[in-house]
Amino acid sequence: MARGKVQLKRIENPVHRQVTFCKRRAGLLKKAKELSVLCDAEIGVIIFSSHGKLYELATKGTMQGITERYMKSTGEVQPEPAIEAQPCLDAKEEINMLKQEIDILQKGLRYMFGGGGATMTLDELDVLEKHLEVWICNIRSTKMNIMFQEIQLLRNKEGMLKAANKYLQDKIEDHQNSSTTAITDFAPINTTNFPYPLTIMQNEILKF
Amino acid sequence: MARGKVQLKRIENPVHRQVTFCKRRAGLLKKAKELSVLCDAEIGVIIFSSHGKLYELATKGTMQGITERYMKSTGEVQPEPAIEAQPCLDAKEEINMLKQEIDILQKGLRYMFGGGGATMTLDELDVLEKHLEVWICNIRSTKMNIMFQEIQLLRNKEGMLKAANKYLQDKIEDHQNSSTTAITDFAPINTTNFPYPLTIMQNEILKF
DNA sequence: ACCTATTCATAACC
DNA sequence: TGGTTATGAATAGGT
Repeated sequence: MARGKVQLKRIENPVHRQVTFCKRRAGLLKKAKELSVLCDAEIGVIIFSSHGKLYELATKGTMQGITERYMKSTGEVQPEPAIEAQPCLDAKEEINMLKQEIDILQKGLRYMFGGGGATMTLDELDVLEKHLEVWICNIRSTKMNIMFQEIQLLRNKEGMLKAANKYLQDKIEDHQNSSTTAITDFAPINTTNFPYPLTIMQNEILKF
Repeated sequence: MARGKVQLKRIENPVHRQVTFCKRRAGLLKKAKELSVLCDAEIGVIIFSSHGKLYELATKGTMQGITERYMKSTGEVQPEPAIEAQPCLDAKEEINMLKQEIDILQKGLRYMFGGGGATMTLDELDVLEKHLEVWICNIRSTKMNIMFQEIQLLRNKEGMLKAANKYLQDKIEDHQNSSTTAITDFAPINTTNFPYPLTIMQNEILKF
């Protein structure tokens, strides 16, 4: 508008943003008033600043009256069939559930790092506790998966090593048989009498 | 504004009024959009023309959401009319947003606890698990405290009630002794033989 | 908070 | 309605 064309995107500098908000808000409300007077229109404007502060304008009556009139106006054109109604209710419920979960997590964070639990009620603590228990369950499940993968990896390695071992052992035996001088200081590895078991039973994983 | 300063009063010429309404309405909505984008504000504009036709603008969500937020901000209670078809389309988006937020919260928690990224190692999971267990422990402790306070409160009440009861009982006995006609249909309350124990042992709290 | 150069909105006209 | 233009209003950046 003046001394530089404005970019139509969020002003990052907080000071600039605040100043612009003040000025443009005043301008918007003035324009709304003018339109209402000049053209005999009923206008409601609701503005929430980025910090949540409310600014409003209602011409020809109260904001309550305007919103009610709005509901009536939109309500008459909204006889949507019940096909959409059910998933809508489900969606609303899901939204509420998720909002609640966010709220509890946020409160939980404050609880944990703020040091005090004074701001949470007994019910909220109950829900948070259950959330954490589920969370721990998921963590243990993930740990199980990771460890099972490692076990599989180790089993594969074990198989390969055993095969290699067998191959080497056979080779040595062949050498012993074909050679005239016996190799006495070389003990062949006996895989079946290894002090530690090289295989793990499936149910042993449950101990983790 | 142009070619003649405007008078701030109703335009009597219906054609002029209609033209001005169209143009200024577009201007007002444009300004509102700009303010919302530039300053990260949530804005709702409702315009009823002199003939009752509705024009509206809602940034960052639905008009329903803005009016609800408005009601909350002003502390009024909304009677909640049963028009809920429009926000249905936005519901899925909102659900995704909330899910994302939960995910971020959880990642943030993971980051704060374990210092790990999105993919956590076994060790990190171990640390997280232990942190959560401590957290749950703290929660249970807080719950205990809350309940203990409630128990103390109830004990105090119990004491007062017992005292009042005793006082009333004595009064009745006095009345019985001094009166010539015995009151037979009034059974005095015996606090010592009450069917439920009026005191709770300290260790019983552990059952919570 | 005030100023001013500049851009924007729009009244009148077509 | 939709375009054009002269002109008043709004305002970004600076003080």
